Amino acid sequence: MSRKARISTAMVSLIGGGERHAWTLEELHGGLAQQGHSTDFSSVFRAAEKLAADGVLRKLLVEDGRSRFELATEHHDHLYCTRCHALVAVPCLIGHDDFAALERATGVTVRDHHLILSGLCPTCRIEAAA
Amino acid sequence: MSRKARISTAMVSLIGGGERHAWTLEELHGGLAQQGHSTDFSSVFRAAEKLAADGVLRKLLVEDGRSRFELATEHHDHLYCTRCHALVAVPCLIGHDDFAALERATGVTVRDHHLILSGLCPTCRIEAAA
DNA sequence: CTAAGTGCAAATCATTTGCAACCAG
DNA sequence: CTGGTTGCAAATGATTTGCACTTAG
Repeated sequence: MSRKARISTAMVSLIGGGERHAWTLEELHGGLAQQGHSTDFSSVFRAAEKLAADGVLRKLLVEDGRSRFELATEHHDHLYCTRCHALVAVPCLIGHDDFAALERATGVTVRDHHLILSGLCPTCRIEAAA
Repeated sequence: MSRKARISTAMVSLIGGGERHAWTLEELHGGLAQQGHSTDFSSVFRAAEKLAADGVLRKLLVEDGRSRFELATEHHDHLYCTRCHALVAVPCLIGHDDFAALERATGVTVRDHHLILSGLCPTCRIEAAA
């Protein structure tokens, strides 16, 4: 493809690597550096935004103020662990039926939804109990 | 109470006035100014944060990056109108049963949730159809 | 060549904090 | 007096943008 791998490519494989579910720009920047792709923060930012615009990644806003990027696979929701600050994927709890009912009841039109639960991830739940 | 009404007081009545459901700091700052309470932005910020900490207001994070404050009444969820950027209240779609099932299925502990739908508010839905 | 991708530096945006003055109790 | 509020200015933190330089196609 290219002598110098494009950031986007390395980024997608990094995110898809499974080490983490959703990445902040800072984590992506650091992760790429560890793989030898030393890059500028703004390049990481632009690549991530572009991938999100192209539908490859999905950008998530979390309560700690940092956006995170995940692969745009099938829809699922997230749980923000207030103990380790990880964002873990959880199956979606609401569906079209719920939205349809809501639309009829309120007059709004629902296009999308972002549900973020907060609590403890499985690991922290166990550690917190100890 | 006081010769010079405290910002907090004016702020709560402004938010409770119903002109808008959830207010950004900027909107609060402007709204207070229109009511004759010309104040500094940082004072608005501090008053809102304190009210939120005291449980009078609830702070919401929205996808446009600005936090909003609403009265901390019974729980409900929100719809962010992508056309007029208002945040409107909608009844909550998920309950304890859903969380309990999720906890059993995934091992997480759910403490809270933030659901933000995006789409069109009733007004924009009608205007967009025209 | 031409558009897309990069690096570096500087600008934005929305808060957030430090500090001295002020006000109610 | 004493602690909570306020105004003003300056600091943050995360993201965004301008611009010149490369590189892929």
